[in-house]
Amino acid sequence: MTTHKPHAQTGVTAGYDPAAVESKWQTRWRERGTHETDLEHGRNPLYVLMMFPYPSAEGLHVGNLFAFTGNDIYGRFQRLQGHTVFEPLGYDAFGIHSENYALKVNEHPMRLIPANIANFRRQLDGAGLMVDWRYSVDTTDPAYYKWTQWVFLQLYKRGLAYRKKAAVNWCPSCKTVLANEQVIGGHCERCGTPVEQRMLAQWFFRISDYAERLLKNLDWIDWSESTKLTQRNWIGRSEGAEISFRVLDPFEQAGSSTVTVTQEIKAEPDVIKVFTTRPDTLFGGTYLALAPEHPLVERITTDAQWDEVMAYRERAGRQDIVSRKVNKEKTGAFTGSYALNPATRRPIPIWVADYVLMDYGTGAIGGVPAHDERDFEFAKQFDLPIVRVIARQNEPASAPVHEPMADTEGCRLVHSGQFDGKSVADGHRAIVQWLEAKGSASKTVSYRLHDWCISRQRYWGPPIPIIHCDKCGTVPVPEEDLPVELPDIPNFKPDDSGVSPLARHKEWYEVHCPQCGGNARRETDVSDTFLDSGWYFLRYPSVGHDDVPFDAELTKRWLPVDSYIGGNEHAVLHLLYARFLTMVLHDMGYLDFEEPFKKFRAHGHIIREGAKMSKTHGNVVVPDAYFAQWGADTFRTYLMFLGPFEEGGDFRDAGISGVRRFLDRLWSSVSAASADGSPDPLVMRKLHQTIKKVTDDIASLGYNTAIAAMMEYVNVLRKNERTPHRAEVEPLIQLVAPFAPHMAEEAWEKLGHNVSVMDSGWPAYDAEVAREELVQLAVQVNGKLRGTVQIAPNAVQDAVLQAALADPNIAKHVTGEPRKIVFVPGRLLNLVV
RNA sequence: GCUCGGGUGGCGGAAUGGUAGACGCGAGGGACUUAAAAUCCCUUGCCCGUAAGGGCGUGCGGGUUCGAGUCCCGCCCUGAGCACCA
Repeated sequence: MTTHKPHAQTGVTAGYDPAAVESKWQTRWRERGTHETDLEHGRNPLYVLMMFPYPSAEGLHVGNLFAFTGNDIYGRFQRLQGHTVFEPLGYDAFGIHSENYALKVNEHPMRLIPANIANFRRQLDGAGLMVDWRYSVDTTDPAYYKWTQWVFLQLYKRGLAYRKKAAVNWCPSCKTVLANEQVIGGHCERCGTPVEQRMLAQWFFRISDYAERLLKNLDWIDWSESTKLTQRNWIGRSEGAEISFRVLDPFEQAGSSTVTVTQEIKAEPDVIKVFTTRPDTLFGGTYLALAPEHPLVERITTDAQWDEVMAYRERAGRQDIVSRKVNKEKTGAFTGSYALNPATRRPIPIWVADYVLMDYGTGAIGGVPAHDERDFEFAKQFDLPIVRVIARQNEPASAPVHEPMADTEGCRLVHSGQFDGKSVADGHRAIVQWLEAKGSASKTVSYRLHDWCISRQRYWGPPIPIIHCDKCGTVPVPEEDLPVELPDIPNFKPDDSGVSPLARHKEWYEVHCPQCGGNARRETDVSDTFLDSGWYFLRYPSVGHDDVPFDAELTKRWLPVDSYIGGNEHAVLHLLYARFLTMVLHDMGYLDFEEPFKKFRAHGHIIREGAKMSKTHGNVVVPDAYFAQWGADTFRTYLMFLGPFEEGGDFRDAGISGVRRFLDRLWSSVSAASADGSPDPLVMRKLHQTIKKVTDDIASLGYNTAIAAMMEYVNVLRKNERTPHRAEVEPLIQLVAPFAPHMAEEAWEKLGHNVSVMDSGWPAYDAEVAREELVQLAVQVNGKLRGTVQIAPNAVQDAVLQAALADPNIAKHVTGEPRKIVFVPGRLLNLVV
């Protein structure tokens, strides 16, 4: 027998030394290949993916680490549960981030990135992630982007990549084109500069062709609801009708009292198609409005109105997107022409207005001032007629329209000819049917999702593998010629020319046409960094297979990804693009699945000083100092203890000490553990309750409550300075291993095991051991708690009632026979008197 | 403006419609120490009461229910996203 009390006396200094333990195990893991996954033979494969970081010069910050740790815990948990877990990580190192930083510090990204990656790797290893680094990717490595270019070529082959001159989002500060997804409220996502419109020839991917499928599959994929909702809204499906308005020729217009004839007669009448979700309001359409960029504007503008319309169009085009979108004041110009409202058979004026967007619907609208806020404002501004065609239940048809009314529920059609009195829904159907029969309407669906512009007039990206030949036109680079390597040029600074810095390098872009051999020119734009990240998860298992983008066998075995956890800020960027590219590769027969991520969970964000931790808020914390002071295990556990993983948490230094204390105590219990005697049944009961709670909580990412449960157990283990039994401690080490892997390894070894704790399995839960003999059952009188009784959990009502009334304090509130008794076995008794 | 989250002690946060505040921080008291740190133990929602006990409490106002932090209706505040999308 020992006379000293090792348990009570083991303090921090004497016992747990994280610095030593962590460096020892990081070395050992590397030497033993503990984190190496047997991709070919591992049983029960499970692919756990985390969003790969952009390796910034500032290094890994706590926001990144929070996400990685949450993923790592899940991966380790699954491994302990018997899966062969593949948990790779790489670097998303191309893109404007890196390039701008390189420009700022006046260094070349080709030199800068490797140093940043090395620093990240040091930090990531310090965090104790279970990453198999043999399968890492770096998007800037030609061996990787060779296949990014290959992906582009597949889309090109499939007719899903096309080039067109289009009004695109141009950031005057970054000097490049941005995708719609990169424009936040009219400003550049990167630098916050107001985005301008420019007409440039750009490469696009036809993601809009996949809008319906991208939307439909959301119904069955197991993703966070919030992420799915964001994608649904972004895809923005609207059902409605396309209605044709015939432009009147001048003679017809002459019939209208307000018009002077100046136009020539056209052989074929022009037709303006309009998209609407409210065909039921068609009788209230009192004008048409075209987007300034609409192709028919020039044809229909009369001589008298020509100058005014052209001037207006020029102004609208020059205006940057921000003021066009944010400035809600309605402007416009009358074209001088009229169109026939197919419902009322009356001529209505055609206007040009910049509140009509060319890239949604048909670029033209039928103005219904009475029932649309914007049309109402426009009609007020230009004194156009406002006709009520929808009325609420008790509203007379003649009620004046003081403000636009877009209600549909309980409303009926008025001033709508034969459709008067119909409900909005019926009127909608009937009017479309009626016009369809006449050939002037058809049911359609419109999406807000636009094609993905992937051209970037920058340097730091994979060149788009296209060659422009005067004779042959656009020629794809033959696959055997990939990669088209990005040249190492000293001056990569972008300029205002609208073309990439690569366009300043003749020696690079002058090539022979792969088809005719004549003189030709390389495409000098590079592709969007989201193309790099749109398929990286396909590459990980096949790293090393240099002759294919992804090996068929390995892909079959490991994909689709089983678990993906990442930030919701990528809901409409990366996560939508990855789904799209996967669908395309599936349709081309390269993949046998069409959704890349079986399960996706959005994690929360670390808040510090009231704002999300990010570089833009200037509140980032780098983990290194915390690792040094507290240990990586403590810091990992602390981050997960801050709050629910899917909601994030408030970062502050206070609180870390509590987690460290928990690990210290756990450690001293391990140190004190003895194999003598037998375990305490009460402690074993709590242990099995803890096993259940921790298992369930980790599976549902409830890391904070899993940690709380383990803390509770450690408190029980240590009660009254007792010496814990080995059997009480050993399973706890396995439970804590996902959170504090270094310490768990050390403790496991200390207890005499010579395999990694990660290969020791997960403790089995025994419901019988966990069962409570007595529960504290609440007794209420009229819904107010008046006491509790200690009783068997399966006690019947009468037994509980008897026990309750034996308590004088309860009895004194019960006067006479209860009118009603509510009994919930094992929980509560409520007496209503 | 629209959409989706969220409002619980001094703080971070727990609570399948069933004992609100688990766990942790902080604070107060005590043990150990010459002392401090560390460690260990106790207390800790607010109010009345020596106590037993009682009253009040989950942003605000209503409602449903034996019973509401949890469900319903109407507000307020706050975070995030979208934003002239026809």
